Amino acid sequence: MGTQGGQVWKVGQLANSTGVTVRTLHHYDHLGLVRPSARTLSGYRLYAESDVERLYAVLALRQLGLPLEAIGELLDGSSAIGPLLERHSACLDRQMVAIRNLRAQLSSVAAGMRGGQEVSVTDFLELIRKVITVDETVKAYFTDEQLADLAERRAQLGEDTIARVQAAWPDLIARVQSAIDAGADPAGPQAQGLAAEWIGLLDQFHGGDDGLRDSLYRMQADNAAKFEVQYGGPSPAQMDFIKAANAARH
Amino acid sequence: MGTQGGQVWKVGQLANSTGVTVRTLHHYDHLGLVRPSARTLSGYRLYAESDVERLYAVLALRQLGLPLEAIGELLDGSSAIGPLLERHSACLDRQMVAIRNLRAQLSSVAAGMRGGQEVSVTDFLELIRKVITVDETVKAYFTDEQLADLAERRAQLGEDTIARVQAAWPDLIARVQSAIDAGADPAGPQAQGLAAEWIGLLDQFHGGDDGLRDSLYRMQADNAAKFEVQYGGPSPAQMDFIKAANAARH
DNA sequence: CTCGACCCTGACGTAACGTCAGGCTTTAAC
DNA sequence: GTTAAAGCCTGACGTTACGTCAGGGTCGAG
Repeated sequence: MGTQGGQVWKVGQLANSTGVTVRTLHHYDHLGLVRPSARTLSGYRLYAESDVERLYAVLALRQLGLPLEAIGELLDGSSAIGPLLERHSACLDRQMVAIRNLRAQLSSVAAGMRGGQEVSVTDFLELIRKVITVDETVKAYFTDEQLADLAERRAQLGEDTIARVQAAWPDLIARVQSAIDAGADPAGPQAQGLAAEWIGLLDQFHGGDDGLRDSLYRMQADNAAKFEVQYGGPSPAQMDFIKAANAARH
Repeated sequence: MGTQGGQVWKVGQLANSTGVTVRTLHHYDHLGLVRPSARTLSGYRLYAESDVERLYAVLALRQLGLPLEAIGELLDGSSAIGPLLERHSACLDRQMVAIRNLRAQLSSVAAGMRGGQEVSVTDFLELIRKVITVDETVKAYFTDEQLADLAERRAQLGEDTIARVQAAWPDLIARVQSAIDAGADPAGPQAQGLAAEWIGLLDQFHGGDDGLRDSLYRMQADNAAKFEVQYGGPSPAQMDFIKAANAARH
């Protein structure tokens, strides 16, 4: 013997020692990604050391989430590394944004369902439509960057905090209305307390970012009637009351 | 005439007015998700109003990223809303984590490539392996929760900041070594400045979280030799110098 | 010689459609 | 009335990275 020597592995051995399945090795062979450099007479795949190295390279690149085709191009040198990574990063970023938005919508829907555990399908659909139309309205008033900031802030605050803030609005609005009905003075302590709460809740939303705050005001101004009827948003009278309270403070 | 009245739509019309493709309607018909309640003699699909409503419901649910099968079960009442949403939320969360981790690994790899625009494939693979083994080492020392915190912090800091911090370490370590070589006094002003920088960089990592800091110390202590040789991490002598400088300050 | 472990190829399934291919129907123009 | 364009039909393949059989050879041990 001594023709060539060198250790070789059969599929099962290689699969075991690398943690992948036999099927995966078949698959990579089929794609031409990792081909055994020899076969036995009966057709068994025989992987040499160079093949194993190539397999490890493929697995490392796969770890980064690269598509197998791109991995093949990389290893064959028919594709540059830098641009590929850049494209992949951009792709991942887009996926992140998409998933985060989905997650935010889901949270909104879930927030609207607190209470009755059993919601009818009809109500549920209505709720989803509301969430979607709100989403679209919001998209029209905020830039992509602002939306990304908002999504990040939401992720940071956590679902619970957001649910609490959302639940706090109707309560606060109701109390503002009571104050108005009772003829409270915008400069008085009750109104000042309400205005402070109001600003606090708003701050949870925009986090001190003036751009966000302005966009929110524009959206609210343009859609006041719709928001009031459909989502229990503040009425113009309530907005005026808060504005007057803020003005009185300065 | 006058048999039943009621408006009906052909596929193309419905597709146009809802923004989906004809193929999608075919697909939903095939799945039994939205079936036209009538057909012409020649086989054309005729969608009645109820069908259109069902289609809108499907599209709304699809917006949430639910799989079509789940949508069908929801609309048929054979599946409850709450648990479904919860499962879907959890699924999205898992995806987020996975993508964020991928993205972090990619950033690490990209950070290791700054400079030479053209990196050889071999070097590149070596780099990826490094990143992966670091990743696995880290995973062994931090809890899942801590890892999630770290990922979030990284996302917040932004790629540039992280790259700057990573680039700052070797520089700082080199200067610490110079100070040691020069026989600097750990209590002296030069050493105090270096220690302050050191703590500042560390703080960029753990953000004041003691749990994170402790885990990091444990990892560094256990793997000091490996880190030093492979990634230019601080040597025990350098760590001691910084420790002495900190001790001198108190 | 046989049995169990291991190997082979080939093919279907996955999610949600996109994209032909080949052929019938309806509609609008001429 | 005819004809061409537009619209509709069904059926089937392709996409991603394999999982999961099915049917059938091969190899080593007893």
